[in-house]
Amino acid sequence: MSIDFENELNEAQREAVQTTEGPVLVIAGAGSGKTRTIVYRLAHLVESGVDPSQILLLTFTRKAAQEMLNRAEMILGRSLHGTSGGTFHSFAYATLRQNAMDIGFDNGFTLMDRADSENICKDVKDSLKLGKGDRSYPRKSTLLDMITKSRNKELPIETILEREAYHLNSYLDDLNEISDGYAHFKRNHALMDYDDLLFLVDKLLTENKPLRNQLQTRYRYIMVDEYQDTNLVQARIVKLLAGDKGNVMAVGDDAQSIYAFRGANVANILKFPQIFKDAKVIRLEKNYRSVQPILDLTNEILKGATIKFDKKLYSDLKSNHLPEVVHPLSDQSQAKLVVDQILEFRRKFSLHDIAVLFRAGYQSFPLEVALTRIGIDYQKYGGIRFHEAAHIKDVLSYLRLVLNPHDLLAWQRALDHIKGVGPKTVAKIYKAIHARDNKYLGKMTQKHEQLGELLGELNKLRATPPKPSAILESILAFYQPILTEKYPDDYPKRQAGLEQLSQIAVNYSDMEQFLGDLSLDGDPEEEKRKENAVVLSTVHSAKGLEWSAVIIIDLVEDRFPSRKAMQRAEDLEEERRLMYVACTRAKKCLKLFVPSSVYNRASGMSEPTLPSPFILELPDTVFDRMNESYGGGLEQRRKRGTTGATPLSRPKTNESETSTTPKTDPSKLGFCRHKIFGKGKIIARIEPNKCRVNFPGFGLKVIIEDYLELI
DNA sequence: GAAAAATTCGTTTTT
DNA sequence: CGAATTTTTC
Repeated sequence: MSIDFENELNEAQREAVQTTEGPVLVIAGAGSGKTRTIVYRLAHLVESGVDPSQILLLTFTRKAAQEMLNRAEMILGRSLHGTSGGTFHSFAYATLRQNAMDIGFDNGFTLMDRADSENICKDVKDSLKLGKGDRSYPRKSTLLDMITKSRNKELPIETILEREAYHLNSYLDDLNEISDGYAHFKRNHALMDYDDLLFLVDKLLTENKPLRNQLQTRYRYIMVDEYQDTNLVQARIVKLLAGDKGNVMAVGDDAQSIYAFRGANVANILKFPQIFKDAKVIRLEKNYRSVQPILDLTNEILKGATIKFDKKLYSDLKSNHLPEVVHPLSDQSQAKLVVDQILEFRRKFSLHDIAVLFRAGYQSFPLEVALTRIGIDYQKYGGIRFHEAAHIKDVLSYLRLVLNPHDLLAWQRALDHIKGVGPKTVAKIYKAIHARDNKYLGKMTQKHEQLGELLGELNKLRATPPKPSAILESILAFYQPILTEKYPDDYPKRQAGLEQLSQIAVNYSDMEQFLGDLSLDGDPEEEKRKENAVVLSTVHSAKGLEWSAVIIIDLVEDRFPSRKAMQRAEDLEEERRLMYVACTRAKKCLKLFVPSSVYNRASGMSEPTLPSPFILELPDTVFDRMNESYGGGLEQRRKRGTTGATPLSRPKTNESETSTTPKTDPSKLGFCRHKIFGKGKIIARIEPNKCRVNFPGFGLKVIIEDYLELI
């Protein structure tokens, strides 16, 4: 059977599929058949006689790689077994494990997750006696943020602080010290974080020429998806694997770059033709996903970008309906209206073809409650990951101790469950175990009988065959009483998670592979789309996916765009691209929800909101507007004859502030900006021309109105 | 002195 | 709702 490339692909796609020799860069607009192109190229390669094991497919998630391989197998009618597919990180993990000796990890290594890394930062900070009693000292997550940002962007911490965290400048020396301490700790305990995987593979391939040659020969064809979201070290790895004029195809869209925050560098995709000489550049511009009215709206979003994209999506798909902007009165009623909307969509689409997207994981909570109440099943992507849940980590810590008795983090976790044992005692026990100080250990096991039980269990486990499922079974029995003790309110739910974990374990025979996959890819079962469940997802996790109907919620200032992104122009631009990615996920229907008030945990009450700038700037020709009436229903708002488009206030730098002030009704409350105190909320109007304003960090102030800029 | 309990604080995005 | 800090208990 031969594949009908003529009819299945358009001209540009066909060219990308059939240019198999030499470097190729595919700039693919949203919905332009990017995945289709990769899938057909895989099929084409294998059909023309390439051994699947000579293909390397690097994608953003393992799920994406798996899906592409499956689809290629379908159209090809044969197995693609042997193809290497996955994320950069999983590829790196596998490569490093096979060559652990070479990089100085003779006894293997343990891959840490984010929480582990943060805890090390904290331990290092404490042991250096830094920040004692300083309430405003950066949180451990902030410390790690700066450290990994510096590594991923390959810039000194000082530069990172200057550019994007000016307020942390006074902690520069501390940060450098902690960063060094963190690196030492990792090396001393054979630990790696996500960044190490990439940097060590880069080092390994650079220094080990035979291995490099071997891999270059093996991977004759390399494809990299989402190239706009790769960072510098990832680009180097591609170059090392491909050689000077390898057959490498990079696919991406500069307008969809949304990972700059973790070091992704758009320059990679823009400079690809210079790095790989004579690269053929192919542009896919026709959109096959969305109806034209949706594209009209997304084109408007790109139009507002400071750095212009020469992109305008067009489609043959027609629709009589415009996207809708819905204004609920509060986030609570937003949840209710979204549920109503889902019920309405369900008459036309199946539930798994409907998605609700949001900026941050917590924003779906009210909706999750509403969905549960009405009995609609949902599947959530983003937010807390399966393997990061406390009970899963508890269980895995025992597993890790079986593998590596030097794993201090695992000891800390495991010993923490013993009553009367805290951090200090853990340190002593850890030391005693490695000094074989049986006297001290004997004393402690007398004092804490649970310690004896734990050590006995570990010995028992080391004696059982090293099959993940067998060991896990024993651990679960041991952990059971701890689970019910530690989580009296919700242990049934957590227990279900643990059972899921043992289900996953059944598929593994190798312990380290099991642990690695778990931290790198999460739960493989979870990845499958549930048949009868509506999808809830962060925009980041929605990348590369599509649904017939898409609802985006919380489109208000401080939520989308995120509050943290309002300070710097670059961040705001990334939020815009994020908005673009979110809207371009929709095939037929797009609904944008802008609640007029949201609950604020800090003040404990509902507070008025400002619509997201990305909504305000849209000309009202590209959408219909619906308001929630006080009776609870929706009513369409009449359009004005005028253009209605308010020019978006530019990134709020000092210079541009004065020029874009829309003079609002002075009797209204809202947000304002002050030269010294920054952004604040107007609590009350006092007398003729003064306001009481609450400035975060400064508290309540009374200010003469003339010194305030209304925003 | 160290661990457990109570309280206060502030919330992006991910491999 | 989870984590850091303060207070209470052992």
